[in-house]
Amino acid sequence: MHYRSDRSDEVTIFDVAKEAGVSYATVSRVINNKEHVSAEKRERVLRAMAQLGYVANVQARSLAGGRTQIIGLLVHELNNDYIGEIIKGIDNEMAESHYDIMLYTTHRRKTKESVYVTRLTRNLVDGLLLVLPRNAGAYLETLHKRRFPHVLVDHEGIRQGVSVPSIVAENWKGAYDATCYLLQLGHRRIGFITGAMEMGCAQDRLAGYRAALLKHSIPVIPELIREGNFLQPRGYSSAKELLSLAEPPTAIFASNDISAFGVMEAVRDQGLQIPRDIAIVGFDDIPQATHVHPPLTTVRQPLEEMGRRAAGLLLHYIANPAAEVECIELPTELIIRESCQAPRTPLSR
Amino acid sequence: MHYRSDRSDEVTIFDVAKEAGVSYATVSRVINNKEHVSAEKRERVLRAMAQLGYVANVQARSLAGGRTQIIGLLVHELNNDYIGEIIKGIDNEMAESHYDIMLYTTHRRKTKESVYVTRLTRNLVDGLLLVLPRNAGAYLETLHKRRFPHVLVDHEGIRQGVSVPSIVAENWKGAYDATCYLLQLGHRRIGFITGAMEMGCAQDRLAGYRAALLKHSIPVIPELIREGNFLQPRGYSSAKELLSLAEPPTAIFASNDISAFGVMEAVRDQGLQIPRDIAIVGFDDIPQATHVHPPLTTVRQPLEEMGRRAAGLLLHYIANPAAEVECIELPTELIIRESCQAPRTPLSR
DNA sequence: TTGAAAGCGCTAACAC
DNA sequence: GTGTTAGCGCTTTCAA
Repeated sequence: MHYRSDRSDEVTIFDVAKEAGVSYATVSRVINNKEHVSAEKRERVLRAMAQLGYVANVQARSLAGGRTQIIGLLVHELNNDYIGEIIKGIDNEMAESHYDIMLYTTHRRKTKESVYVTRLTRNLVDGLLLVLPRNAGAYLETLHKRRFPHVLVDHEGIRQGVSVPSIVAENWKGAYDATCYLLQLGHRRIGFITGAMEMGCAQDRLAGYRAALLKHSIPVIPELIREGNFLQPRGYSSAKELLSLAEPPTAIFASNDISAFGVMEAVRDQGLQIPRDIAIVGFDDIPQATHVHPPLTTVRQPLEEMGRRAAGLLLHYIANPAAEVECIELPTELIIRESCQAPRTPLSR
Repeated sequence: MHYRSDRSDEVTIFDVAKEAGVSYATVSRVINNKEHVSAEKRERVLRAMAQLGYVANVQARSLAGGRTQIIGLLVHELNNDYIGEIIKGIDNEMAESHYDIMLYTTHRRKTKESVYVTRLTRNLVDGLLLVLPRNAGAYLETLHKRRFPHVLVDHEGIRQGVSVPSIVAENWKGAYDATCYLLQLGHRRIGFITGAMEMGCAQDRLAGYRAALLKHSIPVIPELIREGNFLQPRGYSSAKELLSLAEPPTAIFASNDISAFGVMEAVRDQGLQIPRDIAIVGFDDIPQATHVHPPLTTVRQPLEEMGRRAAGLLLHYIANPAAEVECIELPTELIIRESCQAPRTPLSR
């Protein structure tokens, strides 16, 4: 005693079953690639599906206990190349696996993060990708306990000493390398503009900068370190501050490219030339870094790959929930372009 | 084998009903803000919901004929400010109405567009927002016939002579104004780099440029017009071509800011100075336009507002499917910054 | 290998 | 004003 959808012209598995002359359970089996269907019936069902243009109803499937084939993606904002590149990677990987993406932008509001996570895990999505979460502590425990598949991107995978599935880049090493490079060029007073310090990646970059100085026995001078927030205006103002110091730095290392653009702006406003008067290094290597003038020397994070790997890992967890927690760290690489040269007046040691 | 998040602890309307001591139909009424519930019971239900931490199951609601509170959003790519600003607007509006966004990036593949549209309209989303569609003809008819709420963004709202719900900017007028501005500065040879010509907005901008020249009785010279694609490398190469002309232009008008950045790059590579040697105008006014050097004179499209209005219109259609088709055109505005000045050697007429 | 039938959580028509 | 009940389209036992 089954009823037809009076909804509209939507074709359901009933229609397919009727067309193929089988029960709708058999159709379900075929759809889900299950065993126990004779080759002949499978063939008939497939043909009927194609003929009728059957498209599965995601919510029905989900309700009945299946997968939604949707993953949730949480990000801050969308208006920059950084996030764009990561999403491109995620998107590529997901598209291949026929997964759809549900997008949530928190606009840097921490509370939104947890609200969204609650909503999403209500069987709306099969898994969760969190890019640069800022409030992860609030829900990581829950996700873990419910065995809800999730992967963090660009956030060190530690929750109270326990490791959390995550993809990061070698932030510490990248900053260390870049600082060494400036040091080797002969710079001794190197200004540093941090990222948003509540994020692990910002802390790691600062640590890398410090470590490189110490390694070369150069003192870490507090006034040369300015707290930033990864945004261009702050890069601009921080650079202005650094430049107006009694003894200004001969090089500035910004914690991301966007900030570095702000630095470049400030430097030019002062009538100084890059790299003649001051060397500048960024971090990320967003596409834009090639296009500014002069092209920016920066630390490349493999953003697209980070997205891809994160998506791949998530898919892995969805398929295999008992899989071990993995924290993958991808290598960074110093990309030397034209924004740095040796300081004009070589400083004594 | 099959993994499902543990559903046993999920609280349903049954749990709420039991807790509040009412039938679950009453709970449903409260949730959906329906009439015919006594204030007292409503209060009890609300309290129970809060206490139990009830979160609606979207798929169940959708299956039963309700709304999903999700809209589909189709875009090309995410890695640029243009789309970022539009999405910001959409996102703000949707968040206020408690709508979620399902994101689809076509990566400029036309076929993906129609595939996604089919999938989405399968009751997964309540409505569809299409940003800069390139293959709209393939499904607009269907959407219209099924009365499926949809709004196009930045795409002229015409489908075979029939108007389609849409939000656009005054592309023609913007280009016309900018060209007039260059003309008034004294420029006579104005290079033009088009956008991707299969898009209406690109055509309109070219038409605006042409109209302004004609209006001032300046001949339209084909060799000064180069076909672009809205991307930076093409802006660069087109500008190179223009600059190597026997008689190069004294100003270049690019169909979007990103292309204009490419032009700036090319100009500098030639050892020319902006605006002394050549004037440059862009289109869009993405945030980045303020930050390049010199700051770019450009035509502002109210991107964030376009997103907001599109979202608002879509919500309107969802709430009121019989509403009339609206094609909203938002004003553009010439933003004069520092990338233009009068040509150095005034040309004779 | 196949089919029948029981829900999944919810909305809405209909009864009381 | 409130409760009862029949599906929505599908996955998944459980028999046959």
